Amino acid sequence: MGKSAASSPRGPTRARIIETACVLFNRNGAERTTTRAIAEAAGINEGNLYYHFRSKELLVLAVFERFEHAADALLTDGSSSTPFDYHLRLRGWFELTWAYRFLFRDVAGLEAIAPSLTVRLRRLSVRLQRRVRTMIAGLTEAGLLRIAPEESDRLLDNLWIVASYWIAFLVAHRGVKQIAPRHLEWGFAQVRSLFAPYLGAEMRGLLDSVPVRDE
Amino acid sequence: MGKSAASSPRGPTRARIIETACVLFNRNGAERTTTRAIAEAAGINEGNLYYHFRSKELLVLAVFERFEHAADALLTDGSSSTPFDYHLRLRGWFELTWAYRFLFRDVAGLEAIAPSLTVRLRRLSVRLQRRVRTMIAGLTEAGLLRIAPEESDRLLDNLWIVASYWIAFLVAHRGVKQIAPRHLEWGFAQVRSLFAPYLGAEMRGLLDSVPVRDE
DNA sequence: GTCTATAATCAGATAGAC
DNA sequence: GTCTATCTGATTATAGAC
Repeated sequence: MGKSAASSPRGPTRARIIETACVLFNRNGAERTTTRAIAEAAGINEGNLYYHFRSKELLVLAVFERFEHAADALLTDGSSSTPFDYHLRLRGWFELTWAYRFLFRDVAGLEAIAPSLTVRLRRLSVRLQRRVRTMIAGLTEAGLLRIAPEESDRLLDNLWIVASYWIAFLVAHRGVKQIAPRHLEWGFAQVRSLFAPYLGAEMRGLLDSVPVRDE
Repeated sequence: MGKSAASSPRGPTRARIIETACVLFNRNGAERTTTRAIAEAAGINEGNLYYHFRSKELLVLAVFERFEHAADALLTDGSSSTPFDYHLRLRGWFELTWAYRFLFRDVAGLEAIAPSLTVRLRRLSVRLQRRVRTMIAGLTEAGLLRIAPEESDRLLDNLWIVASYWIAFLVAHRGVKQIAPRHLEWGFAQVRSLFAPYLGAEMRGLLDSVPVRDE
């Protein structure tokens, strides 16, 4: 009795379809990716694809579930809360939003082809945001972050917006076609600059000491 | 010898098509809005629509041009630069992004159905961002804004991201279906909170004194 | 300018042989 | 599990009468 959306068959083909779909969704958007293209890229026939996923919606949902698990794991896994942990989690989030960037392109459009996504997306969003709120509260209590409670919610939302739509911004306004590691660094720095004005000296020092990874 | 993308016919029908298209684009996204739906909503036949716009791309471009003119007018018109003017212009921008919110849903997807939009969108983006940069520099010189030069660019980009994707955020994460004036206020407050840490006392007082409009 | 066809294409999805 | 063949419906766009 698994928790997955797509019910029946397992095996390597199914996994390959999901992986291929994710790649193509990211490249062209889920709406402009046809089942035909996915099947072809996965090296199977279209009819076969429909054996594994009885509709495109179920396939989209299966891809989403991978993101969901990764996101949950990232933000609940290890409740340790040193500044370094926050740093790593933020980086993990950036890599995740990049790996599943099609989810951040046009949610309304995505929900149009996969209506069952609406509820699950909202639930995930609430879960994650609650967790981040706790993290911010923890930082504040520890005296690492100095921010008024009413400003805290604004910061949280701005944080969320920047951390979610940095890719869309780079694509639309900077003409970036392929995101490279340096773009990840860029988005990362943007989010850090949101925090910067509220950071205590201690926290600032800790963050600056974290080395930039070279991938 | 007009500057518009769509060349030939003028008149009320053409204008009505553009207006109708904009409304439907905003409602369902430009990609999921069919020429049939536009024609029907405009009360004309589909063949007639294709008389006025020889392709869907030209229609998209015509709608974009209205946005472009409004945006240019908003950010170049009246180079006066009192804090109050900045305030009004920011509000104007929020109303504009709302009135043409389909442009901020999925730029890559939009460019897929209207490739000629790519260049014009990027050019507009550069123009606007340059203007905002000047505004920030002006505020800094006037001593109203206190921010280090290297932080200034980060602020500018975050500003741009929040001011562009606040709608997408509300739709995706708050489940907002119809944007009301209070949502405009919300987005407005989000952007102001980006500035807040860098505001001098004088500027802060001026902004707070600007009344909230009740539409 | 506006309409009535209708073409051309392509999407998601199904039936049934292997 | 995988393939071939096919259906159905929708979408952009055109030709030509009024």
